[in-house]
Amino acid sequence: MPVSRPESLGARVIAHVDMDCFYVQVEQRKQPHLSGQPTAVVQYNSWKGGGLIAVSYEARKYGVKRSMRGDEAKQVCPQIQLVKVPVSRGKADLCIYRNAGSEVVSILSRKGRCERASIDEVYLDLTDASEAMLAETPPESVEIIDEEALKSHILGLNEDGSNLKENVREWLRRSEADHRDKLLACGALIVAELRMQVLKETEFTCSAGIAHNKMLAKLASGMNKPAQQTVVPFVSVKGLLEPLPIKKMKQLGGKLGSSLQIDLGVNTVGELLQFSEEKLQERYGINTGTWLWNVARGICGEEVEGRLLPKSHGSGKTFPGPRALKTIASVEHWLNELCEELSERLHSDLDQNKRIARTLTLHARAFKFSDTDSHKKFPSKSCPLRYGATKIQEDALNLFQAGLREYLGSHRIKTQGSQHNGWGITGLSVSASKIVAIPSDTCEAMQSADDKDPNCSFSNQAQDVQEISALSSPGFQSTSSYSELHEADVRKENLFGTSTLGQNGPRRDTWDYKIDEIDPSVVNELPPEIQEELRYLVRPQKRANIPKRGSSIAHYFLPTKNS
DNA sequence: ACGGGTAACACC
DNA sequence: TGGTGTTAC
Repeated sequence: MPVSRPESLGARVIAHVDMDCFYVQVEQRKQPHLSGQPTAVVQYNSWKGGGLIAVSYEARKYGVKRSMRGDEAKQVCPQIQLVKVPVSRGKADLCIYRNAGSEVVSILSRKGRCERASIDEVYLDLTDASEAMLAETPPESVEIIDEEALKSHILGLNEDGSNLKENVREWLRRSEADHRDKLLACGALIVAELRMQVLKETEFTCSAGIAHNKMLAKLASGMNKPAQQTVVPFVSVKGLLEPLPIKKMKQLGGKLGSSLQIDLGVNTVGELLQFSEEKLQERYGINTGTWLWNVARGICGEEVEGRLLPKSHGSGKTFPGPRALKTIASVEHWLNELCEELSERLHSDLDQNKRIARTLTLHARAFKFSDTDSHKKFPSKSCPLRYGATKIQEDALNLFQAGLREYLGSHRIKTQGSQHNGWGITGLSVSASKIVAIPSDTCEAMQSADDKDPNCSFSNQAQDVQEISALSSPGFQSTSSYSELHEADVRKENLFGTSTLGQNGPRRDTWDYKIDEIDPSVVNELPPEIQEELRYLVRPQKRANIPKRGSSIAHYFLPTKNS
């Protein structure tokens, strides 16, 4: 049977939950006398008071900012409490924050699909829970609405009136509302409840955004902090994005955003609307171009992944300027420390989550003061990962040496008559990736295996790393501007970037097929407003090998057979 | 060349 | 692939 409008079929309810100055909260829970005080978490206290990595909201009032020095913070806020990040093996150890993050994830994952986006952020897909609530106990039928939910900010709702809570209550409960709004209202109630549970069970506060997709939810979660939540009704999207500085959008805070400003003269998301998809693709490539076109319209088909654990583990340290490592022995020492930490975390992951990592990668930053190419990057190297701290240390050192040979090229090694090598290492890190679940019955055998056990089945994954040769990779020019960097890419993509559609498609106001069967080229022919609504609302369809960003609108649909 | 230490991801 | 660059917190 034909439907006259798509209704809200396909509308999702997505939340982004963001912990407030998370590291500070973790420290305040540990030392309650710090609660309510201007506080910051700082690492490496020795030099200029260390670098701030988290700042409490009390301290922000004084103008204290992340990435200030401890000393600077003291200047603008003399009474600030500076708490040091724990140090072990001579480096910052973030494990207490990771563990605290896990506590939060385990609570936030109760009501729907949950994606750990970082140590202190998650996305939730609350569509099913919201639909269920709407069917069983819709807000309009509920007498008492959570105090927390009543404190929601509803974008587009008159926030200047005197009776804020009553307005919100009315918005949450109104029965004449658009179906999409009702879903978001349910989402807001669920998120308020979740946030209260987080507070009760962990003592941590968080902020959240509730919207129809990840992009908007993320944007909203940052709009009212700390300890508040913000809802983005469908009709408010345009008004929200139009005046929004382009740099505020996730992914546009860096070079791409600058390129939009400088090369296209676009300063707000609204100004981006003037550029056709083709034009954006021409300049930024087919994927990024389409993604930008969608960003301008608040369209984002990205799914919430359903992943509670990190995809990789890493341990690293910088050795700035004068502290650069100049001998293999010192590099070996620090690699051993880093690998020990990594190994410990891998064993915890195995223990707690029954997962193993398959790839070990070494990254380094280096300088050399010989002659020309002193800007060359130290190449990353990877190899199969063998479990056991000493094995990882051994492999990491081999990877480093392979990288160093390549970095130095077939040049001479020493500056003559000098005590140094001609090179220095300013950063080292090791990481473990390609993490996969293992069958539970193979776990126990593994857990008892250790370094010394040559028969440990997990210890022999690697081929002989000595054989890693310095084949690979063409040097890379250093980057200054975004367009420069991607010039080659863009040209190539243009060869394939033929964009869609002829002129005379069907144009109609009713459809007699289901939304997820619509052919993308048909959508392109519909009236513009309807197009946007459709694209916005339709649930993304799963397909393999699609870049996260989505290379074309077609990816949000399943193509139909005959078209 | 102190914005640290980690992460995820796009692209070749 | 593995390796490099970008972005974010």
